[in-house]
Amino acid sequence: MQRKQHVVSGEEQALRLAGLRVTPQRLAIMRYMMGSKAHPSPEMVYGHLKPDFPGLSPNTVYQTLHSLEEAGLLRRISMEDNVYRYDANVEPHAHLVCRLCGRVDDTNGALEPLLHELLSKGSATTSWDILAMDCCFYGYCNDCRERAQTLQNEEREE
Amino acid sequence: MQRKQHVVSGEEQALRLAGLRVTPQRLAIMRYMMGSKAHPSPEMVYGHLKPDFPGLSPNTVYQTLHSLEEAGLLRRISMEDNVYRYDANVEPHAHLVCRLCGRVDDTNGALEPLLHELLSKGSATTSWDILAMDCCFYGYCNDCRERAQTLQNEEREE
DNA sequence: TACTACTTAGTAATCATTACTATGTCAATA
DNA sequence: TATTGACATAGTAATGATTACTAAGTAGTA
Repeated sequence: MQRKQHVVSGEEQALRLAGLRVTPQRLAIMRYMMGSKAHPSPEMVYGHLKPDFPGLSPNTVYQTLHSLEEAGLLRRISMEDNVYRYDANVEPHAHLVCRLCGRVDDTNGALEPLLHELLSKGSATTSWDILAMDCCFYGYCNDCRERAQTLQNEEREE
Repeated sequence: MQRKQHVVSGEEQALRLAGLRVTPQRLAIMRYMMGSKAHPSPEMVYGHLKPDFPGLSPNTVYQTLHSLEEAGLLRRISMEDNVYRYDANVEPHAHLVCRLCGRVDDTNGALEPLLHELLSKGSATTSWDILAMDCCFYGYCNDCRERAQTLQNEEREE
């Protein structure tokens, strides 16, 4: 029992469900965000899409990411260097941030029970209304560990 | 057995121990930071000291906070609004951040065991070199809860 | 007391982000 | 399938926090 119908991508469906208009730019941003584990910054999104959308404006990227965040499709995270990053995984989880290259990874799932406990205990032991929790580990990723050592030694010599 | 000696404040001692020169500006910044539980931003420090130091430059505040951080006397924290805050409590602990007024409090000490566990487990379950952890709870403080409700209702009506 | 390196103040530059506005386009309706 | 009104985009300008640069000043040591 097949019926002729046009194919609706998951991204398109998600946008419509959120009450947002579907445009080529938004679809492309959604697709990139959903497919990336790099927690892209607005600049990274812009740089990635610019070749396919020569007319793309950074402004559009900022606004779109903001709309998607408001719709609950993305989560904005902030880190030590004060540049925003966006995460298509909106479930609570912690991040690993490399202080040299800026890479952002998700932490191992093994931490999740602890994070849940922390959030519930945090909410329970304060009189504030808690809406969200953010947890970041800072250090050096495997690619930067060696370079970090070298830099530290140089500093010591000065 | 009293001896004549000039009085050395704790702040002065801390600066000398860290190998930093003691200047009036630095002493004042130290004193303010050590005495505050508000996790002041550079702008707050500047605003607080400007009356006493009319010639003070924002630049000096930025540089001094940075030096004190490098010396391990302060800890720089970053939050959702991408404005730096500094904390004279360098022991690991989490923060409560109000999304309306920007107030930053320390969390209840009851969370500390969990935070330690999180840090050690986080370090153990990744191959990265972990140097630090930051944990923030976002929500509304007691003073802003009501206003937050009002704002949300207004949004819904639009 | 004199010297040297570190600090400061002041200005200019940078960077990410937001504001503003005219043009363009999606999608609901007739 | 045309029309139309609201939303989206692009482009430029503005903002705000932070950093860079430089000349003048000062702390601490010999």
